[in-house]
Amino acid sequence: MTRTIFEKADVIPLLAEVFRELGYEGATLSRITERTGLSKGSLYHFFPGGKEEMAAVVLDHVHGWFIEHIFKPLEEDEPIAAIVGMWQAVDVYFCSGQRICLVGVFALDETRDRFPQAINRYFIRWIDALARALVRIGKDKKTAALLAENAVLSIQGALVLMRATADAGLFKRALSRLAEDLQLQCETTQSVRKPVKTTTKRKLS
Amino acid sequence: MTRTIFEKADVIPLLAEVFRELGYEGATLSRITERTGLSKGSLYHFFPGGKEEMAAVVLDHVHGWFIEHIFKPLEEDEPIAAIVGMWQAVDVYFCSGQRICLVGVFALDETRDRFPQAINRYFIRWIDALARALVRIGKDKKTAALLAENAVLSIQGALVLMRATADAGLFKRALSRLAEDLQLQCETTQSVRKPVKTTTKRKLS
DNA sequence: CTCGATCTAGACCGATCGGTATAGATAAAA
DNA sequence: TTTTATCTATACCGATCGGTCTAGATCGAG
Repeated sequence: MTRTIFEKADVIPLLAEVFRELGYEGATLSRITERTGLSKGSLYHFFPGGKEEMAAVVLDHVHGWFIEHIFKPLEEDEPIAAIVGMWQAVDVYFCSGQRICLVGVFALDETRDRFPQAINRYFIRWIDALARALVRIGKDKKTAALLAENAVLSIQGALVLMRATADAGLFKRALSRLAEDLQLQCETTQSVRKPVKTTTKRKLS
Repeated sequence: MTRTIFEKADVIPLLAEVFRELGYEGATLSRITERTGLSKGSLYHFFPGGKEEMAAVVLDHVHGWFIEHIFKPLEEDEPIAAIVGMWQAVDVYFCSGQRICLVGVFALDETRDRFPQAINRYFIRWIDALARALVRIGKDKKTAALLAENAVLSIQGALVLMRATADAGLFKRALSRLAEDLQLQCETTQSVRKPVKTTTKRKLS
């Protein structure tokens, strides 16, 4: 009759995985206990606020990871290296598309209304950090903003399509395309090749 | 004490909206009755298979709309006009990003495992139809496939980011960018401007 | 009109929901 | 070892879940 003892720090990634795969509504307490191996007692010990606190803590944890491995480097390190590092980190984090973005999952349905600022800040900071890095390698502000927005958006879309089509190569393909768009090589720290022909924005319809 | 009588055909779009906003798990029967105005009795009259049948019928309905307004035109009509029409139709259908893609919502969480073929065929056909249209306007097969994949993926990603950031202009911006990528103007049926410099695909990491 | 078919409303069902309470097991400090 | 705080397991709670059933309202055919 062995009893497993958990550390809160070890529990959060387990919870993250459950919310990621099932969404907030789909992650019932019984499924959470099943998949994490923690009993309700343990869960409510670590997260007295219940399911909502679990999700909030998980969101914070994800945000923290991105700050450390993606946002800060983009904001503070040498921009080209940071951007190259971003493709690498994103590919690893999302397991080449096998793993979904928790924040994206929450953003899509009305779970968004439970954690609006947590969801918002994640994407805003990502786009912003990337755009500033692009400015620092010489893009004009407008182009940088558009490219950054497009990059983050494409990553999210690639994750959706990966799950939908189960095309294992899709995610890496999307990342490669993005790396080209930003005029950066992926495999080496080779510098800018040719300037982008920035076309003016066009109105639709 | 007036009683409202519904037609099944009118009910499906109401259901679609509920599943879209809440996801499959989030769409409880009580919320469905609230938001559609139909009682449980009516719902089970039209959909004896319950919630799962409702979702399946809704998925078929969405697929049908896309076949009629997007896939068939891409497959059969003059390709440039069809692609221009696609931007227009997509913008209208998704209300410039105010409305989410039901199929995308289902694809992200494990609801995917309930309707795998319905979800798969929707994206596959969209990408395929667009790629073929691109081939017909002179793109080589490989480029066409990549561009098509990128377009569909970006639309999904734009929808995710729209909900996350509530940036009203984001969706239209993404569509404009895509239209440029495909070397097509949106507002008029102006033809191709300049050839794409097709760079070779690069491996990541 | 009558009458059967269609459709709606809502009471009701067992199961499961998120959450609480508590008893006992374990770890760390004395 | 004893004590105390921490942590786990589970029985239990009222509410809500998806789904069933039935009584009656409404419709079209004759």
